[in-house]
Amino acid sequence: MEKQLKIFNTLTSEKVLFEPINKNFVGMYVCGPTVYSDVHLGNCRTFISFDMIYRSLQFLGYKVRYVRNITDAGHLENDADEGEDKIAKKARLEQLEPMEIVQKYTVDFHEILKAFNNLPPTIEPTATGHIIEQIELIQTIIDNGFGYESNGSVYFDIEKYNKTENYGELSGRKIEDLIAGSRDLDGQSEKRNPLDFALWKKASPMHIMRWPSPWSDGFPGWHLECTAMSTKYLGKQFDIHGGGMDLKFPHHECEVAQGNAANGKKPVKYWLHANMLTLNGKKMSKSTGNTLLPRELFSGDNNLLEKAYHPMVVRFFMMQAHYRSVLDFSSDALNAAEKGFAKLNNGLETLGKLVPSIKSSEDVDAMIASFYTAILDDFNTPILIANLFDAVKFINSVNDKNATITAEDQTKLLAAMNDFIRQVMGIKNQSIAETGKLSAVMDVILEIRKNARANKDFATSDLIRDKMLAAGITIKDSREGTSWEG
RNA sequence: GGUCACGUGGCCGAGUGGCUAGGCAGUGGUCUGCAACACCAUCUACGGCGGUUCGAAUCCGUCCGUGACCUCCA
Repeated sequence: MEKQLKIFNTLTSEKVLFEPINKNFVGMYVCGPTVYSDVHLGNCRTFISFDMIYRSLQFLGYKVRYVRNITDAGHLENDADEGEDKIAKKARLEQLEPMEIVQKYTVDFHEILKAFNNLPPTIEPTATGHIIEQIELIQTIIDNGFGYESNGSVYFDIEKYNKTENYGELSGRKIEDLIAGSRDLDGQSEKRNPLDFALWKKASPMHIMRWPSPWSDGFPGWHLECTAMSTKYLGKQFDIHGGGMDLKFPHHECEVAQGNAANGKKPVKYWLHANMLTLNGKKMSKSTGNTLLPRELFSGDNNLLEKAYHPMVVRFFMMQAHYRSVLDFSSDALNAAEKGFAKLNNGLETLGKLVPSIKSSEDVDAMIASFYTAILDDFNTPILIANLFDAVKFINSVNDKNATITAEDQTKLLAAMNDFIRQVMGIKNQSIAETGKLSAVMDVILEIRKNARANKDFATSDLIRDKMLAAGITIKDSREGTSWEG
């Protein structure tokens, strides 16, 4: 079966056949986090979406180089001269070194994504580790006539660029509209045009993170690192560039312009944008505080939810929506996902235990083909899940003797379902010890033991305590009651 | 204000000219000591108004509503 992958290219707003630049190899760049605060669930959705895409590409036989950056150089707070480096600001507030902040939140980011069972990218470069490349890139852009130095800072000349190229092609904006809609900000005197964006910013005396450059002691502009690092590791042109929808403009638009200005060609063949996770109907956002942190979700320690959810339940919940659709987060939706997830897991378990027949009453090959069809259609995980549930229905029918399956089909289906659930969607079996379920179980056990003790049935109460201890759980009696640690 | 999306049944969420999405919840059965799981059956739908068409939830227009971007943001 020829597997033809179709993906939605946001550059052209069309679903097109995916044809990598080099056959069987895929270069993929995804904008990573700015590590100055806790990664929230909305951030995670994007990274989980692209993890699924990365996994799918690998599953379909592509060799993928997946580059995702860590933005640790800080971005400007705003476009004004007084703009303050976000990381430096936080550092001053917490009395820490900037790199301490970076380290803390980078480690946290990795831990959270690991909990969600994300695979690490093949290269995870940092902005601070590529200052030289960024300075070289700026020089190239200046040499090519698309950048100019002004008072120690360097800006990208959008008007010049737009004479021969099309600034706004990715986000569908017209430069006239942008000019009309641009605000009158103070401190823009250095720029020739309000739309011009910084490639290099001269650091103020207070600014902590700074590097020497031909223009000034300063730091790279917002959009530069991605162009520098994607070019270095994936080449002047590569297959896929991903990121959150909110980065489309201006960040990705600027990347297109920078890459084109530096290398004389459009950097990216396929742009993929993952949609937002909303909370209370609004985008999750650090700046507005409309966020939910993954750890709060895993522990149930927050004001929005009455209970904890396993990371795999959350991942399954996200997979039930298409990556290009807005997904609204709610307790009800998550509860439904949790039950559906259990049903899927039960089905998989049941499949392994079925008693085979000499004939299959359903076309298992067609079932498996439907899994492929879903993923090949722009990574349609909701359809994949629907098709998996159809398989579960069949499995349960066999289990109830209302349908039959051959041993061969049983093996094939089990392998395929495992492939698509574990490898493609990255959903692993939840471990009971990691869920709130263990505490529910312990509550029951402790109640039984309490009753036994009330009845002076110490044989039972001691049996429970000893067996629990053997399993690594310590039961502690106290005046206030009984608690456990495990 | 400009640009672009979206509006599907009680909830979440696919699909996109004719053919059951799926999950959760509900209802009636089967199973069970009682449950849970599972199975069978079943109910609730495509924002409003126009248009194109033999036929539209699906295409076009328009209105209403919501959101994203236009400032750092996944």
